[in-house]
Amino acid sequence: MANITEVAEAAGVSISTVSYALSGKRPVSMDTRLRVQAAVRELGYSPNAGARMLAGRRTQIFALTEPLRSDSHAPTHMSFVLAASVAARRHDYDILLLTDEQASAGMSRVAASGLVDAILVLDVGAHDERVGLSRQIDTPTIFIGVPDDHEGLVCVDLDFEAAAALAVDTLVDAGHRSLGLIGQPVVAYEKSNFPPRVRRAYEASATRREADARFFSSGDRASSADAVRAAVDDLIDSGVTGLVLHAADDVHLMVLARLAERGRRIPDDMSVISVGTSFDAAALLPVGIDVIPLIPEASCELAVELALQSLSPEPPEVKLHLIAPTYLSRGSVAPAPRS
Amino acid sequence: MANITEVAEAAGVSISTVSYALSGKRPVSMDTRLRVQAAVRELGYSPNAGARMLAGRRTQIFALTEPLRSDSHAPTHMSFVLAASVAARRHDYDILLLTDEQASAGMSRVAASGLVDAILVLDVGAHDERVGLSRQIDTPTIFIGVPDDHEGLVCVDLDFEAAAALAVDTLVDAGHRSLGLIGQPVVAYEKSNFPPRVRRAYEASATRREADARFFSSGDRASSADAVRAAVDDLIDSGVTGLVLHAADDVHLMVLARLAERGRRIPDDMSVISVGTSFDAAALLPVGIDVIPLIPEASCELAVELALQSLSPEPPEVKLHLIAPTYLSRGSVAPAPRS
DNA sequence: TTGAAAGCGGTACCAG
DNA sequence: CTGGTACCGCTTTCAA
Repeated sequence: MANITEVAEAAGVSISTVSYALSGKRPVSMDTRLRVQAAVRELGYSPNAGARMLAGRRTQIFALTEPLRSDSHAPTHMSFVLAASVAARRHDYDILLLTDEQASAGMSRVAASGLVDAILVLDVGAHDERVGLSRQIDTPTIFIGVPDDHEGLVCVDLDFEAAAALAVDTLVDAGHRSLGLIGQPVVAYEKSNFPPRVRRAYEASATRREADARFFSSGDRASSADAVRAAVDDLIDSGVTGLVLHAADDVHLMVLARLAERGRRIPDDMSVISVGTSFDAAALLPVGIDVIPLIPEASCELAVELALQSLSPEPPEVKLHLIAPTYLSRGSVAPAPRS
Repeated sequence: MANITEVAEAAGVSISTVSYALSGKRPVSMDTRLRVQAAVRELGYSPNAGARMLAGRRTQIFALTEPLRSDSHAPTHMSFVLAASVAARRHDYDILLLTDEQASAGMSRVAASGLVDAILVLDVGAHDERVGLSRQIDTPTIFIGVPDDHEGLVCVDLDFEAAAALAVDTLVDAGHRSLGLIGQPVVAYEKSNFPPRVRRAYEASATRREADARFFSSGDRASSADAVRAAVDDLIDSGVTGLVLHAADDVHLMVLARLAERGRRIPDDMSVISVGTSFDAAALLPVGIDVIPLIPEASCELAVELALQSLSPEPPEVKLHLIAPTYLSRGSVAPAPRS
């Protein structure tokens, strides 16, 4: 808890020299630099955060707003929080958490008090009250997810539309004419932003490729096992041979289990692609499934960089940053069986 | 982004009066108080966070360290983060997140820079490196969980030992002489602090009551379904009639499913008590199960209060705060069948 | 290459 | 009940 004055005395220099020696914003002779560094080490000096915030222009803190809705998938959510935290630290920033009611009220609060330099928005809803708020405050705000009304907002996300299209194209190219999508729980299509984006793009792509496209949600929470089983049965019985999954890890397992029970092999009888997969599919799934992953690290790193840019004299020009999908092949897609 | 000087001018008073009118630390006449409040509203004034940290003695920020180990149960973890955040806000505090490597390095950092007033420790391991760290820094630290070596530390947690004992006593009192415990995944017993506390207390209580006690983990992650099924079969075949569960929600469902498959009814053939349950069992489970819940809100609220006390002139004297278990009866315990 | 000093925006003490 | 003002610890401009 030593302060800059004590360091200056110990090093036999003025406090401004200490400041410059540490920040490097002004040339300092090698000799004094070393003396300062020694004093810093000896006293265990660390600049006072409050004083820095006040005197400097930066707080070195980002707010992270996340409603923590009970319907959001906890493990995925945690990956994003972790990724945001790691990305922020890499740029010497800390993360201040705004959950629940605070997700909106807290945004105004931290913006008004100048507690944070920028705000990262997680768990973005299709219609999100934080959209309106972000337009009122002058603290730069980055959305990780794309709300319906994103006019003028800075948004980062996986290009879910392109991902869905890539999955459909891959299956149709392999000769599959009858496709199925097993997606998120019902509520996710009402509250979140990306499930409908995947579904719409899936259906549009199928239409474009003149393929038959069915859709099933993965049920509400309690009955998901039954819903998934019924969906798989329906798909099998209606002759679907190309299956797209956009769902949680346990739903993947249920689908695989049911396919096995019904004697369907992957990829011989059914080609499968998992889209927007946020878990380590390779580690979790007993069978190799082609994956178009959702990579939290990529979104969050980009979001942090955009936040930093927003602080600079020239803010980012591009508002919508969609990350191109990548395709990991694991042998779960085969040519369609002759019919 | 107005500052206190502008508010003072608008209200026609001095800045100190503004400060006191807002903090209430000095009597202010009703008249000027109202004028100040009006000016505050009009200008959208909110005290600058950095200035407050510097001038006042408080930062109004708690750090929350959580390694976010992949083996910790994500939904439970999120409940604790949310509960901590809500409890902190109730006392006008924000939460700064320290994850991963930062969980330890970050602790020193925020302590040294005076960024936070206190540190809350989550996801406590039996042997946790943050224990040693907390003894070196002078920022008050509250552990939510009890590490093996907790000499001199302030810890808050559910009294897991008492909870396990309560479960055993309840079953033995009902006449059950042969008990089983299906617990956490294997790794949890090596890394976390509370699973072994439950297990030890379970076994000690059974010994004390002269009952037979078996134990099963809920497997490692991949094979948990098989492990749980095998455990239930084993318990049934060895004549266990009193079952204690200390596991995640999905394990509960698996256990119930297997009991049903084996034609065992609750409570007629098997009495069941869930210990340290961190989810809403009533909502999730299809059958009513007696529960001794783990209530994140309780632990976190207490932790926040202790943090605040640590800041006051008289720090808390009691170091170990174990929250007494509560028993929610839902009819899953019945007298043991005559043998 | 270095030092002195003016803020940054509050808090809280000292006067009145 | 209210005003003036000395800090809090650092950054940065101005001078040397």
